Amino acid sequence: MAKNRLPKQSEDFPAWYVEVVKQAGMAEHGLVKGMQIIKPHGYAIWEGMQRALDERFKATGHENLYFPLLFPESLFAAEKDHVEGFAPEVAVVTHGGGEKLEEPLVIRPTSEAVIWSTYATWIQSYRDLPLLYNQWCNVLRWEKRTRLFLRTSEFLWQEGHTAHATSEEAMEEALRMLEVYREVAEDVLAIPVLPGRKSPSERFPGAEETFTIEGLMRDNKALQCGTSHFLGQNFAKAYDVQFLNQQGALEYAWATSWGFSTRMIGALIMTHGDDQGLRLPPALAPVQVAIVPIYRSEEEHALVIEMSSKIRDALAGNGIKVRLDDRDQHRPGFKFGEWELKGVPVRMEIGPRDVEADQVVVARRTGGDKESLPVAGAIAGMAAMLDGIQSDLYDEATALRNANTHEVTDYASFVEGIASESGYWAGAWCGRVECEQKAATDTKATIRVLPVEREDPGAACLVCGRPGVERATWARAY
RNA sequence: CGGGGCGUAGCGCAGCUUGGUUAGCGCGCCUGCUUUGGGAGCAGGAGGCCGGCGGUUCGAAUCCGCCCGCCCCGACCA
Repeated sequence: MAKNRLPKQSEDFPAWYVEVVKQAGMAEHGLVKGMQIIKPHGYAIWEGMQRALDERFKATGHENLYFPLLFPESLFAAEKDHVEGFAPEVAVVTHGGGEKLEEPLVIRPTSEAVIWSTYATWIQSYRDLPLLYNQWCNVLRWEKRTRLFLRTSEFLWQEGHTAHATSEEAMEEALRMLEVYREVAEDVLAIPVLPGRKSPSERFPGAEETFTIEGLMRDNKALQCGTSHFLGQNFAKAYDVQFLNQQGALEYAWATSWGFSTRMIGALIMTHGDDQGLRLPPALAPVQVAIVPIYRSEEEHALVIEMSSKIRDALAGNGIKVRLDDRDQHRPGFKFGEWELKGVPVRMEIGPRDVEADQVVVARRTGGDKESLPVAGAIAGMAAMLDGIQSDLYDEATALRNANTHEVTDYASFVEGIASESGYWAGAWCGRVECEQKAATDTKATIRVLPVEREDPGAACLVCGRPGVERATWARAY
């Protein structure tokens, strides 16, 4: 058995999380509170997410561009809800070139302000619409309490900002991008998510409607995994973005914005990781197959490396990301443990006995016994094996989520239930913020998601007993 | 911002109560030999402004004061 150098998830999940992030080489703390250094293994996973998202953005007609990090403070103040929502988290540059600036500059916590003030100069006619743009960048939000990947003051993300001629078109766009996020979360990250709508109190500052995909982590806490906002005409009015429609009348443009961040690396870790370390879905794993050679003498070393190299090349030729771990300073057992910690989906062991028999030993990160396979079969079947691991991870996470999703009809069992067992708790809600707040106080849970299309729950509000108008899903959340 | 904790080698820690030669231990690192199918063994070696400033004292990692930083819990949080 592998020696366990991580805290157990069941005993101390937060400690497990911090240790696995550090030991697997994902990230470490920066020199300033809330800043993080993303290390190669973490960054490679981010690059995988970027590719998956970016190709879907392009396929849905979007283009990338880039707006500046800084903008004048006065610009930020234009949209009232927006500035109020973000004010506590904004960092401001007051000095430059050794002198106090005439006007302080805001470091973007998000880019609606710069982008919409610029869109005002780009949009004159309905013929200029829609504008379907996205940018990949960093943002800064002064957070009181930070955790690697999950909540850092600086983080990387993409923010899409689109402008449309009609409300309907903007709403379609917001939902289209929500679906893109759902697809990437489920098909690429293997994280089952609940797509839906946020309650008014959880909306993005300045949004008319906020949509989210919500994931349930292994400790039964929920995590917001990407949001898409229908912004109405709020930003167009704040930054005076009007266009002439076909009838020659001036109208304010309709907006959306949507974001997906490095927080999702945290979601990936907390959805799939186990007591041995990370478990990466093959679709995202920077290394899908790690080959560990085993040998004693120089002669054995030569034979084993020769066969390992051939297998590596054959797998690479099939488009599989493979690494031959020929480091001589570590013994096989150490390498097994390290590749498991780093979450590599498949490990191949190749030793003298395998060379002799023209076979390899294959171990899946998702479990089951090691097995010996003929070399040709292992190579030919690797893509299918990786697909199997991808769906195993998704199925396992889905089963866990379903087992921890509860339906409730009365308040007492909701409060008692969530106190003893975290997870999703779904029930009827009257739509009033008073009930939302009362339940939040009593249970420490918040409404994570409402159905995209409002559904009559056919029951009385859990909290107050008035007629229910929504089916709300509650959970304690990150 | 409130409550608690911690700053000693790259990492994790002991030493401090009761001040006193050269500040220790484990892991990691370097060299050599032996090893290699689940985290190797032996031998030798390198590595310290004891968070910072000030005070007490013949003498401070150790006692006192102030400051800085980080972590945990809470409040807050697209």
